[in-house]
Amino acid sequence: MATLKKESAKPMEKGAWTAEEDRKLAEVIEIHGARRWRTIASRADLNRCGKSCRLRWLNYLRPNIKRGNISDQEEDLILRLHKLLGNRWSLIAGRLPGRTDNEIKNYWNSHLSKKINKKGKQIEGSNREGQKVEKKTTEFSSELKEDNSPRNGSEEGSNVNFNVDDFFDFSDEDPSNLEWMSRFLEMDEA
DNA sequence: AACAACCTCAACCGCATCAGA
DNA sequence: GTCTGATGCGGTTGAGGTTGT
Repeated sequence: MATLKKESAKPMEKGAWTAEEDRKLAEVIEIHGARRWRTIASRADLNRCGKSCRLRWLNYLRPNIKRGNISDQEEDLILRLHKLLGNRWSLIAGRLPGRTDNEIKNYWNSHLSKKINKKGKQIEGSNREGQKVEKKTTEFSSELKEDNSPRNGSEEGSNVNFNVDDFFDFSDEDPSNLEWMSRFLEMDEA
């Protein structure tokens, strides 16, 4: 369960985290905050890389994390946001308070992608009208993709000054935002 | 009961970008 | 402007659990 790190003879621990490791990590983060992950790893006396600590904290230990039981409303939101944003899991997760990008990505890969395929096959051939809606959504989506993400090179050739994070700011975690978002997305499909 | 096939999800990996020196 | 370490992201893997035969 351990592998050698290039610059060090000390093997880094890999694989599942133990309760003891979780406790140590949470303790150090409580004191020093969730940044400088390499420092956190060494301060916590964890034989883990900083990346691993960060991931563990973000996906599992962080407070206010909801686990499992994705509601119908949330599922609907994921579907709609994915339609608009594509595989931008962190962006999608940002609109679902308490959910992590990893969880949403997993949920999509194991549940929703199959659902979509199934649905797609049903619709295929019988719903030519749907293409119009799809086209419209795609156009809107491509505008959204000109957002502030550094990944898609939005700096180049974008004439759309649109920031998804600002637009969909749910940072107050108000549940009514979910309803608002659902209504908004319904407008897109209308 | 035994085994295979399938499913789920935590964790890892590689890469891009950011930020500070 | 360049370099380097830190951070963030999406894709992928694999262990463990569940279901089917």
